[in-house]
Amino acid sequence: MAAADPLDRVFAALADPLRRDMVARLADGDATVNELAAPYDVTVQAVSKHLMVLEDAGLVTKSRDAQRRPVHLEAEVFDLMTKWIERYRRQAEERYRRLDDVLKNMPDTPRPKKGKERWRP
Amino acid sequence: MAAADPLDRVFAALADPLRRDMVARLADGDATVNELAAPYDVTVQAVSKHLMVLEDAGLVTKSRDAQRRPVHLEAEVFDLMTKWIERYRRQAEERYRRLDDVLKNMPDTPRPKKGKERWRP
DNA sequence: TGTCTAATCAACCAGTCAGTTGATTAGGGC
DNA sequence: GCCCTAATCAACTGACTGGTTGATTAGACA
Repeated sequence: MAAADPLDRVFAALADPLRRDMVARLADGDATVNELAAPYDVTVQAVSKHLMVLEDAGLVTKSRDAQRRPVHLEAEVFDLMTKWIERYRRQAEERYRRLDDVLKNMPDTPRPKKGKERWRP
Repeated sequence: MAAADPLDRVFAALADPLRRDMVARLADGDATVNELAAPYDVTVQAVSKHLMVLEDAGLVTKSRDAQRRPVHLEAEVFDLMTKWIERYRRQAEERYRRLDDVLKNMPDTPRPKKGKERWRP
């Protein structure tokens, strides 16, 4: 699997409702894998897999306490997302504001330029 | 197909780097499907599919201009995400702050230990 | 009328993902 | 030593996803 952008992993991790629910519960405090799995109608192995996804995204970390592996929420990674989101939201809003100004003063609007350089995913 | 939580769709839509790039470009201004597809090394059909994902998530809308279908970024949906994120981040930080206070007032208590990073290559 | 362009629809393929069952590692408690 | 619990590893399955090619719809224009 190609080394994905950290943003890929964070967004993908939170695209699953069960994983979002786990994050929501972990915001209340650390929990073990079995504790996390208890409310759900899936096996503990499935929950363990979900936790790995969250861990790879940097959203949680696991420590060690004997056989238990308490899971801890790492809230800082949220900043990655909010920064990305806020950037483009602000940019879009700024553009609307300017567009409004232009429309207020001119009957004719110029076309936005289009991108030209190639881009590989 | 079951109607997924709007948050499912928004997070999933932004988990793809090509779709994020399209959103970034649309923040600069509306564009047609062909304009959006131009820089990428995929067919226009593939880009059309990506746009459907963004549309289902409520991130973009399409209007009509003859055969062209200009795509427009709908920035409001971002609020859904930021609200969710901010809620749990603040909750986690609040909990951390209280834990710090407790630990500060207890004599001879060890600092909370951090788990080891587990970034898979 | 044709013809060209923009975009979507349809069918298909390979890879990934969420879930399962079963086996295995690792650490108490006795 | 033995047993129990916590968690992961391994292999498999069905469903979804991102991509392709080819056909089709819809509008502009000579």
